[in-house]
Amino acid sequence: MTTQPGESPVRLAAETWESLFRAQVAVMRRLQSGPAFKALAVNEYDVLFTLSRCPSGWLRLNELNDNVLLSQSSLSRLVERLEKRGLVERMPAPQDGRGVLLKLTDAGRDLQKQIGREHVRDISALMTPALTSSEQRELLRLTEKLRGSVSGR
Amino acid sequence: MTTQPGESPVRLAAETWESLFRAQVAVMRRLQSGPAFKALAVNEYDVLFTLSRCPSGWLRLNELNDNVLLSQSSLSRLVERLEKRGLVERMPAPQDGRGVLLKLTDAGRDLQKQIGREHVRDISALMTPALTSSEQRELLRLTEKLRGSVSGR
DNA sequence: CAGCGATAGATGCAAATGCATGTAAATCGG
DNA sequence: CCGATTTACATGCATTTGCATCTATCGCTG
Repeated sequence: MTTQPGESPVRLAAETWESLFRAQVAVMRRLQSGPAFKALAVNEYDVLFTLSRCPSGWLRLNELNDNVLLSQSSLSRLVERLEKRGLVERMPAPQDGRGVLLKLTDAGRDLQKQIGREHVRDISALMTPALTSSEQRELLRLTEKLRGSVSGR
Repeated sequence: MTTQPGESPVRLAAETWESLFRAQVAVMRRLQSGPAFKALAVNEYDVLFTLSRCPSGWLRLNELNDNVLLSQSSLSRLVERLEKRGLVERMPAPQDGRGVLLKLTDAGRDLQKQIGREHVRDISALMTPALTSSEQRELLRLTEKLRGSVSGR
């Protein structure tokens, strides 16, 4: 690196983003190579996970799409695959004839929990030796703030 | 959310990772929808970028693969496409008959610079309103530390 | 230095992805 | 309330991706 971080605001922003991105790549690479994702791709698990966190149990397809880094059409087909495997259930949205609601089936919930347990252990095994608790809390705070600012337009 | 962050080390780690991941998704979604990536996919740009940062100019394919979230075979074909477009050049590695060295062509360097300028502006436009300079520096520090710990085995 | 496992990269092939577009329903403007 | 625009999701199709496997070379061990 021929420059010092913080030299200019623009450069600092770029370096911060690159570092965040590379860290995500490094962690994700480890996670997805683990045995937890033999049964299900990461994106597929992510959909099950998001559904499992949904208070009402039902979630609109377009809301799901905000969470996942996939095009609308890819998500549509991913959900189609999950449905074929009996992991999620579709239902036309009651208030909006265009929309589709999704929820986990019992099998979907079971599989999410099973993978989730292993996944959380893997995450912990990577994060705990890397950062102290207070560093993790700070990282959590900063990434939440970033996400809020970016996706909240 | 039915739980408080920091309740347990394992949960804190999981929430921190999820927040980091979602922030990355949110930022990436914005970046890749910008006009900077009409000519080139993000992963393709990333390869050009990494090559542009390489001191010697030449980089081994397997070293490149550590930076990018792609399988070895996908990277192999991605590079093949870049070569066909005249953006990178291949050369057999001198010390290792199995290896391949890569470098940017002039056209590749020009395209990287052009996209890079726009890309950096986009990043700055997202990061600057989201986090103060010192927050960005802290985020940079934490993600570097995380990456170092995770990829350094 | 002969044999053997490990590593770097390429390739066949099936699956996943994105773009463009299609269909249908909602919303808006007059 | 009607036509035009927008939004939600699905689908055809070409491209990209990953898994398994193949080839070639490297490094090690006897």
